[in-house]
Parts: sequence; structure tokens; C-alpha cells
Amino acid sequence: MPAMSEAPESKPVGAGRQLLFLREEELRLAQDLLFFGYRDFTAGPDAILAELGMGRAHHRVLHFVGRRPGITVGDLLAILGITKQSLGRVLTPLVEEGYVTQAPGRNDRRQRLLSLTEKGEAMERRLFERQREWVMRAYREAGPVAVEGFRRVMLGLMGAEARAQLDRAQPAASPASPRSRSAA
Amino acid sequence: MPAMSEAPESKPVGAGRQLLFLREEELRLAQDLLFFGYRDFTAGPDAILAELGMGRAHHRVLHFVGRRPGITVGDLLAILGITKQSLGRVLTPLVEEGYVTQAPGRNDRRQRLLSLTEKGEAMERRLFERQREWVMRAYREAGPVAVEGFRRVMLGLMGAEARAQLDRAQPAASPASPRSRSAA
DNA sequence: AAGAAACGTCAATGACGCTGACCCAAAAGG
DNA sequence: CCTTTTGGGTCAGCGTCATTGACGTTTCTT
Repeated sequence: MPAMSEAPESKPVGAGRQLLFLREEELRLAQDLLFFGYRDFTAGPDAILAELGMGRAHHRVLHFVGRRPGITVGDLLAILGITKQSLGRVLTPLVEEGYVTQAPGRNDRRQRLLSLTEKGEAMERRLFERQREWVMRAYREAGPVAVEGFRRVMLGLMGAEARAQLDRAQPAASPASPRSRSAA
Repeated sequence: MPAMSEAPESKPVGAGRQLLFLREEELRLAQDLLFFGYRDFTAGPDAILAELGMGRAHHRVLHFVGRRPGITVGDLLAILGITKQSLGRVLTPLVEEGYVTQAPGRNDRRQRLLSLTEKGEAMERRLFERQREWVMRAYREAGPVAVEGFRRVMLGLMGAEARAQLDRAQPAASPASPRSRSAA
């Protein structure tokens, strides 16, 4: 384990060992950062949601439906990576309370295409604004280069499958360039 | 920042509005990245833990106790940000099954100083190794500069309180340089 | 007409978090 | 010395989020 305390002052530890130690500490730091960072990242919306008797799962539905209006239930399930039953427990109330609408697909009438109502959009926006401030602060403090690095690492942290889902979740932004490899 | 082509349909959007849109998209992307990234980041350990009838909460305890051997229950509670009861439900079994030991504090005998047993260290290490590979891959793909940026943004995503907790959670590494600007 | 697909739903289970209410033992302080 | 505070534990009950398994319905496909 972390033998630490070893060589704060240039001891002849093997370079390999030292590197290994650094790597380990670096990676443990990454664990900490992700734990605390993700927790605090979600804290804002969570507070709002709690007041409304909703949870993080509701937010995710609002978020992804907002991002892809007209998404099918199946696609949403694939993106969220949860089961039909789990989604149902959260989606049904959202529909009943008028946050989300269901419309039969024009090609396939078995489908229930999901979209946000005005009320749903307002809710999503409120949650988004809270998180927006938080992320903006972090982005500003870190600077553009750091932000690009952050994106690259987070993308690497995602599985290949999630990366594909992300693309699907991207609203068809700029036609030609799905990637903005700028900034690097 | 990602200049992302022009306006898809050359509308006379004001520059300010365009910038606003870009920011919004950027921030929504951050939401996606954090959601997918964190999920997949935890997926590896989760799978191992599930086999052993444990969950993410157990991992966190093993992680932070491993990082600060001899930590008090109170400090652990502060770091995790959960209640005594919630911790108890996870800590008690870990002690009973021999992953964690409790020792009375030498100064204050009311305290139960927590440490990992050998079994606990082995378990933690196993979980760590799984996550290590995953993060290493992301770090390698992204490169050192990106890693440093990632750290800066994640740190910014943490609340001030969490940042203090992080410092407390840091084993007294290299005294002078809390940052290793070299990275990867 | 048969089968598969898209969606919904009932029922039970488990992990993880919370509040409230107590309890004990040890430390602190008048 | 005696009371209060603090560190820790525990019982009971609640809510969210996710799971599996088993059906049922409508609609598309072959």
C-alpha cells in the first residue's frame, strides 16, 4: 500500500517504483474527484427536485427527452440503461402530471414518442439553470484548455456503448461537424 | 471554445445569442459526460461488489478507510456526507465480516478508529485495480494535458466543503507540492 | 394467421439514503 | 462529584431508484 512518507526529499527510490506510486496516487485522486465532483454536481437539481417530490431519475428523463424531442421509449431506455419497469415508475407520473407528452409514432403506431410539454420544458430549464451556474463556475475557474481536457477524459471514462448513446443523444447540432475537435 | 460551424440555417442571430447557445450546448454536453462517465466509471467495481452482496457504499467506506487508516467514525461521516445510520448499515457488516477493524482511540477512548484488515485491503485493492485500468485507459487516451484539465474542472465542480474534505482525505503525500503539474 | 416487437403493468426484492427516538460510555466542565 | 456534552451505536419506519419475473395489449412483419 501507499508506502508514502518515503522520499519527500530526493531519496534514491527506484524510478519505476516512484512512478508507480505517483500513478497510484493519481488514480486514487481521480476516484476522489469523481466522487465529490459528481455528488456536488447533482446536489443543486436534487434540492429542487426534492421539493417537488421528484428525484434524480426524473431529471434524467426530462433532460434526455428535452434533448431529443420525439424520442421513443425504447431509445430512452437504451440511453438511460435501466429497465422498462424502472423507467415506468418515473415516466408515468411525469406524464400524468403534465411534464411529458406521449404521441403515437407516425410510422409505427406502437411507439409512444415522448416530448416535453411547456410545463416540462420550464421544469427542465429550471433544473438546468441551477446546474449551469455550477458548471460555468468550474469552467471559468479552470479555463478553456482545462475544459477541453475534462471533456476528453470524461469521454474516455465512458464505455464505447455510452459513447454511441451520447452521439444519439446529441441533438443534430451543426450538420457537417459532429465533433468539434478544435480547442484540444 | 468549440466554434462549431455557423448557424445551420444562416439566420441573423445576434452574436450574443449565438454565444449563449454555444454555452448552453456545452453545458448540456457536460451534463451528459458526467452522467455517462460516472456511470461507467463505477460499473467495474459495482460488478465485483454485486457478487459479494455489497454495493457502492461499501466500496466508498473501504476506499476512504484505506486512504486514512485510523480515521474516526465521525470524520468518515463528514467525508461521506451521510448519516450515522446509513453508515452503520454498511459499516457494521464490513466489521462483522472482517474487512474493517475498530480500535479505541488512545486519547479519546470513545472513538472507534477504523482501519482495513488484510482482507479489507485485499478487497479494496481488487476494486481499485479494476477502476485503475479503466481510468488509466482514459488518461492515456486523453494525454497529460487533458488529465490536468480534468482535475481542475472536477475540483471546480466540488463545493468548498468537499474540497476541504478532499484535503483531509489526502494522505499526507509530498509535503510541498500538493499538485503534480506533470501528470500522467 | 403466427410471431415478434413496442409498450405497459403487477408483484416482490434489494441497495442506499433519511428522520426520529433512544441508549451507552467516556470526556468535560462547573 | 455530578451534570452535560460528545462519539458512537441501534431500533423502527419511510422514500427513491433499480432489479427480475411474468403477463397483457396493440401493432407491425412475415
